[in-house]
Amino acid sequence: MNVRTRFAPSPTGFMHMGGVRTALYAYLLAKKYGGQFILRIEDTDQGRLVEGATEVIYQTLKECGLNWDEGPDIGGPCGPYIQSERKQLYLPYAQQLVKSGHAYYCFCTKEELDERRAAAEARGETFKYDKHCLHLSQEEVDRRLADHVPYVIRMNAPTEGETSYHDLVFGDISMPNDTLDDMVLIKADGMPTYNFANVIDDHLMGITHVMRGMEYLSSTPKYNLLYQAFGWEIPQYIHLPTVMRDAQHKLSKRDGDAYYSDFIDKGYLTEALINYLALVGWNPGDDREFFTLDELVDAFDVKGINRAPGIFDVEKLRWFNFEYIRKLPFETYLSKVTPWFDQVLDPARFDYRRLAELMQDRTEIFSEVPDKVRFLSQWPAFDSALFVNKKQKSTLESALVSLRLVEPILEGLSDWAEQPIHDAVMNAIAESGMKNATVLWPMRIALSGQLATPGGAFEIAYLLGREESLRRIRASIETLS
RNA sequence: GCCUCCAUUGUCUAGAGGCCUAGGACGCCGCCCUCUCAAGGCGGAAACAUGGGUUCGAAUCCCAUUGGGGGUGCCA
Repeated sequence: MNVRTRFAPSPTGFMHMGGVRTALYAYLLAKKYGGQFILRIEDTDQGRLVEGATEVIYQTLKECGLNWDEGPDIGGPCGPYIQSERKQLYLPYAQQLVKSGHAYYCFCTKEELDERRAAAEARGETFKYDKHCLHLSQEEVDRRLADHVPYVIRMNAPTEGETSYHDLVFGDISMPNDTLDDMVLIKADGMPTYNFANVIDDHLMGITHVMRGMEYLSSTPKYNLLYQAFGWEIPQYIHLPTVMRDAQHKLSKRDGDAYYSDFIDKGYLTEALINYLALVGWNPGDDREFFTLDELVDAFDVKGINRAPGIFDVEKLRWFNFEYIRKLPFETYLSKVTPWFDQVLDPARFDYRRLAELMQDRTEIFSEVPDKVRFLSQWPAFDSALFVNKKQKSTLESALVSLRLVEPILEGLSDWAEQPIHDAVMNAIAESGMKNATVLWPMRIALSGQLATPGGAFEIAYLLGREESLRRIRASIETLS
């Protein structure tokens, strides 16, 4: 069987991580079976359109490697792939349903409905449209239509019995029909609702597997009624558990970390994002954790999708990102980290290559790089207490002795490179009879002004250069004297 | 309120009646290595929501309770 899936976002803003995951799974399923992954833009809500949002969708999907086989920009046999461009196509289908008695014209205004809805809520009841307009005589309907009275077309849902369906993730779901509202199919502005356009387009585009968030779980029976009214084959349903921020909240824009672009801006790698996202709500059935997109295609199986909502764990994402950064070819890492170095360092003054070598194993997310290397250009003010370290047998007194030992050595060095610095200092330490750590600890502290540094005393001395290294050591000697 | 879905360590999860004194990963803690922090090596704490059933036997099946999610729009 040919598998056709689609990602059908609304262009209402940035790409939400939950959306990226939905797109990912839809892509994986299609590719797993050699089928097609289709991109369809659902812009039926005129009021919510955001300029540029469609481009963001294209851009994000491309960056993630989720290349679509058919879509608005590249076309395909079922176009157009933007619903607003298909507008005139939906009405005839709705009219067909009116003819067959599965739908009807409704002239009730939004205002009076809102009022009745509010009243029902006040009474603690669930509002349900009372099918008032279903009982209008044919003559009355024709008259109002002829008079151009604004109308919508509603589905005529059954009121008794129950409708059930099978979901590949959640199993059998059934809903009492009396909870089904007569949903609007065609809006007063002539646009179809999501509910209607989705069914029509999925059918027309030959979608075999409908993948979407589980918020659609309870409205799916209504879609099935539509398929049945048309006599169309119902697609396979794959509803996905929600991606959560914590146990009670969805990942949301307010947290500032719901959008794909938020993470990219912070310095997360797309590959790490995709790898991690795949694992929120799905597992390969074994202990593997690292997957390229192609490997995901191989491993993907609907059976591995979970039912419970999953919390998006930034800590684990950090770890994935860290692992991916470590595995980056050095040149790639260097080019990616350079702009972050540039934020706090003067490229002319520092050996970026050497610094990058030291930093690659210490970078979890790129946005944290500036704070880790800033000390190279700005010697931080620090407490002399940092010189004291029991384990390294370093005291304020020994630190002073050590720095006085090191200072002339560095000053006299003819070749300012790591190895000569290392050899000269180690020789001096050996001659002095002091413990390595007792000298190197204060040297590193004096050079960096901080406890944790990317690299040891020799590396930092090298990066800083002779002049700056001596300046910092002399200043420290003065402070300690 | 009504409808509906879900429920294993802090988090992602393995587990489809005996293989479970519940496995892996992140995080956390300790030790080793070490001029720091990491990395690396070794070890540790940490879970089957509760109560009833069914069964020789339940994390696994059923029911209830509790908790949480979703729906209840001329939004998607």
